[in-house]
Amino acid sequence: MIRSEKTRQLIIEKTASIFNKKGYTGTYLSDLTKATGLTKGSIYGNFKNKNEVAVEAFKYNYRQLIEKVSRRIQQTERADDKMSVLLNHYKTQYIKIFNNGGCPILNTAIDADDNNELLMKEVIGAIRNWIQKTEDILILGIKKKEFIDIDTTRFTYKIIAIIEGSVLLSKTLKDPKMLLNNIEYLEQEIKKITIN
Amino acid sequence: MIRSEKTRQLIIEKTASIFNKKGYTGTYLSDLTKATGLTKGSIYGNFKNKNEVAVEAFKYNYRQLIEKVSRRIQQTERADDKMSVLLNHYKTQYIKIFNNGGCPILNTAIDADDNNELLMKEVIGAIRNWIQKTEDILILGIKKKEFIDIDTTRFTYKIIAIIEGSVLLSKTLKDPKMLLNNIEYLEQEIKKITIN
DNA sequence: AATATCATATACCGTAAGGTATATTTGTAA
DNA sequence: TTACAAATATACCTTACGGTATATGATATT
Repeated sequence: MIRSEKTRQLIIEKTASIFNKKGYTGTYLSDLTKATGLTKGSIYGNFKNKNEVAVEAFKYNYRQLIEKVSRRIQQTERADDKMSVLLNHYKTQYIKIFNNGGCPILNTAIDADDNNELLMKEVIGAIRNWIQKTEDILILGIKKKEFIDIDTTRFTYKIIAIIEGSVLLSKTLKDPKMLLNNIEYLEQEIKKITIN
Repeated sequence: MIRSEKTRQLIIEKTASIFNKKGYTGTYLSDLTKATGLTKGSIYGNFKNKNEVAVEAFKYNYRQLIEKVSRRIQQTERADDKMSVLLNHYKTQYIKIFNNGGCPILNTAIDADDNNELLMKEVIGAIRNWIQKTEDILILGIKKKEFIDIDTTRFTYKIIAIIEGSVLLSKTLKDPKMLLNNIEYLEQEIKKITIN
C-alpha cells in the first residue's frame, strides 16, 4: 500500500468512532488532528474536505458493523441459524456497540438528515442493503422449507425496526434490558416460523 | 402574561423545529435570530445561553408530540381503544412528524448523547415517561379484563422500540411503508391480547 | 548522490461562532 | 407626562471554525 493510502486509512480508522459519537457538525477538524496526530495540511492532502472524511468514516463504521456478523452468517447453513447469528450479535456485542457511540446507521441518519446529501445517500444505501440481506435469509429459509411461508418484507421490517429502536433506547437509558428483551422476543418469533 | 414570558415563548416556538431538524450543535444563534426576528441581545436577555433554549425547545417538542394524543387517550374508556388512539396517531400524523424533523426523542437522544448532559436528562425523562404511560394502559387493560395477562413491561418495550425504529427508518428512506406495516402489526398484536 | 515526486507540516486567511457590555427603546405606574 | 424599570438592539469581543498556499521533509528512481 502506498503511503498516502496508509494515511487515508489511518485517518478513517482513528476518526470513525468520533464521527459516530459527535456527528458531522459536532466533529471538528481539531478533533481529527488530535485523534490522528496529523495536521490539517496532511488531512486535506488526503481528503477533499471534512465531508469526505465523514463519508469514509461512515462507510468504515458500517463495514465494521456488518463484516464479522456477515461472514458468520455466510458460514452457517440453515436460515434459522443465520438469524440466530444476527440476533446473537446484538446480545453479545451491545456493550461494544454502545461504547462506539451506538449504531452508525441510526446516528448518521439523524445527523445527516436535511443537511448532508452525500452522507444521506450512503446511509440510505446501507439501510437498503441491510433490509435486503435480512430478507434474503427469510426467502432462503422459505425456499428450503425451513421457514413457513410468511410475508418476508413485513417480517424484515419488524426485525430491523425493533433492533434499531431497541439499540437507541437501551443506549440512551444506559440499560440493556429493553434490547435484550426485544432480542429474545425476536428469537421467539423466528422459532414460531421455523419448521421442526 | 408579562412581556418577557411572551418573548420566551416566541423564541421556543419559533426555534423548536429548527433544533429538531438540525440538532444542538447544528443550530446556530444566527438560526435563532433569523427565525425569531430578534437579536442575540434579546435572546440572551431571556435565556442563559443557547443550551437553555435547546432544552426548552425539546420540552416544547415533546409536549407537542404527546399532548394531543395524550388527551385523546384519556377520553377513551377501553384500554384497547387507548392503544388504537396511540397507533392511529402515527398512522395519520406521520407526514407532519416527518416535516417537523422526525421524533424529537430520537433526534435529541442521538444529538445530545455524550456531549450535552442537560438535554440528555430531559430525553431520558421523556422516554421513561412514555414507557410508563404505555405500560399503564396495558396494566389498566389487564385489570379491567380487557387484555389477557401478559408481561406488560416486555410488551411495552416491543411497542416503543418498533415505533421509534419505524419512524426513523421510514423517515430516512422517505417511504412510510415500513412505519405503516409495523403499525398494522402492532394493531394485530393488540387484538391478539384483547378479550372478546 | 542528485533529482524529481510525493506527503506532511507550517503559517496564514476570512468568516462566523457563542457570548457580553452597553446603549436605546418600550411599556407602565405615579 | 414624566420618571423608572423592563426588554430589546447595537456594537463589540474572543475564539476557533473550515479551508488553503506554501514551505519543508521523506521516498523512490536513475
